Amino acid sequence: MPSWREDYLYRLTQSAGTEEQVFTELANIMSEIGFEYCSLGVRSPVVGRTPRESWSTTYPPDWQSLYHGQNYMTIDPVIDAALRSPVPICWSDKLFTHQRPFWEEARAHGVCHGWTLAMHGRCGEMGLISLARSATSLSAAELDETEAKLVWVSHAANGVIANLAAQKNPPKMARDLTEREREVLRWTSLGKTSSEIGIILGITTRTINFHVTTILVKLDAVNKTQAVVKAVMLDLMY
Amino acid sequence: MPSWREDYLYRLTQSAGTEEQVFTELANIMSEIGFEYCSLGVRSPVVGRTPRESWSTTYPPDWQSLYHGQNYMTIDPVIDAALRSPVPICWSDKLFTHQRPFWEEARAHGVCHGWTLAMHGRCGEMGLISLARSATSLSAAELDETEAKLVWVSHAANGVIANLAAQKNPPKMARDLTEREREVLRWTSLGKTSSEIGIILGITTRTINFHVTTILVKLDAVNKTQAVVKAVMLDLMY
DNA sequence: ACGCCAACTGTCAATTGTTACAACCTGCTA
DNA sequence: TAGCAGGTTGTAACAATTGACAGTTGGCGT
Repeated sequence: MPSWREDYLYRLTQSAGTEEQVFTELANIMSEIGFEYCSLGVRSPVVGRTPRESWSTTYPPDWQSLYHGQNYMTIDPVIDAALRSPVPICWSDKLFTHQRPFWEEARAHGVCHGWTLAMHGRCGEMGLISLARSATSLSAAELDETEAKLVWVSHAANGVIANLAAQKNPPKMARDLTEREREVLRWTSLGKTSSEIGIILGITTRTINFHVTTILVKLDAVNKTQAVVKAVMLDLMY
Repeated sequence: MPSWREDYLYRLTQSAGTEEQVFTELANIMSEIGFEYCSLGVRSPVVGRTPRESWSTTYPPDWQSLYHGQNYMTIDPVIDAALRSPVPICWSDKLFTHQRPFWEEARAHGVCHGWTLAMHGRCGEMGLISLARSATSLSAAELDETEAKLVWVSHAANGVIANLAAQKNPPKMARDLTEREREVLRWTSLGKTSSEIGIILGITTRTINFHVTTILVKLDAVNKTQAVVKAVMLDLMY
């Protein structure tokens, strides 16, 4: 009998051409475990741009469009709760005490019993996976039985997707910078001026500015500020 | 019969005065599950400083001091493998093919059979949890049985510790900034000059500079560069 | 010995950033 | 209606950044 772990990982990685394909397989697995509906939202920072957000879901189309149309994301108490909780959360009445109408609407669309987990990636990605179904509610006994596996699979899928993204966005310039340049960048990120850094490192202001120039070229930045932002977001300084 | 999930979460949160206490309880739990040794390393970015690193471990003291003394962290193939893998990894001979001596030394100290998982936090924290033992090796059957639970507990502990850290480091100034200020900050982080931003937003360079000034005060930064770094690391811009 | 590369230094000119002074307009709320 | 907060604008002076020119030094590997 093959290990369920190998099986799941195989299915998630073999399908791994695109993020959508991984999600489809994830939804299949979750459906086998007993959840009709599966949704995965990912928000990943991008260096020079507003964070990229993607949503994949098998929720009922009606509910999907209502949720997006009404911008329910901003009032959905599940999101906030999941982000704060160290463990997955199981939807409960008291979670929605301040959002009754929203909750009723969800139930009316068949999204009745659910479970949500927040995940975080290496580069600041934030993933929210929600599982739901219309019929049977989630008992403590059922979660005792399956929750650990749900967590395992969720993180596995999240990891596979993160690796996909990392492949595309070339982690190229990772260590192009010399130690000296990183040193200059570190002080710069603390708000030191070139002349201050010169004093700190015991070299000329001119030399600091020289290093800054080469940093700008290497990071394809137009000025110090942008260079430092890129360095921080790509973790190039330490 | 109480749910194991409630039990574990209770133990992790009740012990949660300090990071060390949470780790101690985590190690206890892991020991009950069958691992003599437990170690947790956390690396968390700090705004104006080199990232904070902390290690908690119940590994044999001899091995601990050798590992640190020899700076084995830099050659330990487990770390790299765990960071790349979307799922936990189980230590195997072929993982250490290029680090034979290191591997032999670990085994000589009783750190023979092990398992490692990399975790990531909301604010760029990186956690590595390793479980090990001297006697029985880890079979696929055993991992099929327990790995999901190990992952659940590991992430729970990581989350509890992250929440602790978030409590201490006041997430204060989170939304001190006005929308306009965040807008200016976003363009600034893209390397735009004040006059460029003035053109983009259809207002005077002077006004941009005024906003920049108030941003500097609010973020307690000495210049734009530092302000933008702080904003990026504290996720204040979106 | 040679070439390469990181690190270092110099000057000049144009552009930007930073600070300090002072003030008007708008919408909202007590 | 008075006060407050957010957004807006002005002038002026000084500091810092950026770009383009050119060149030295020391270590490392072939």
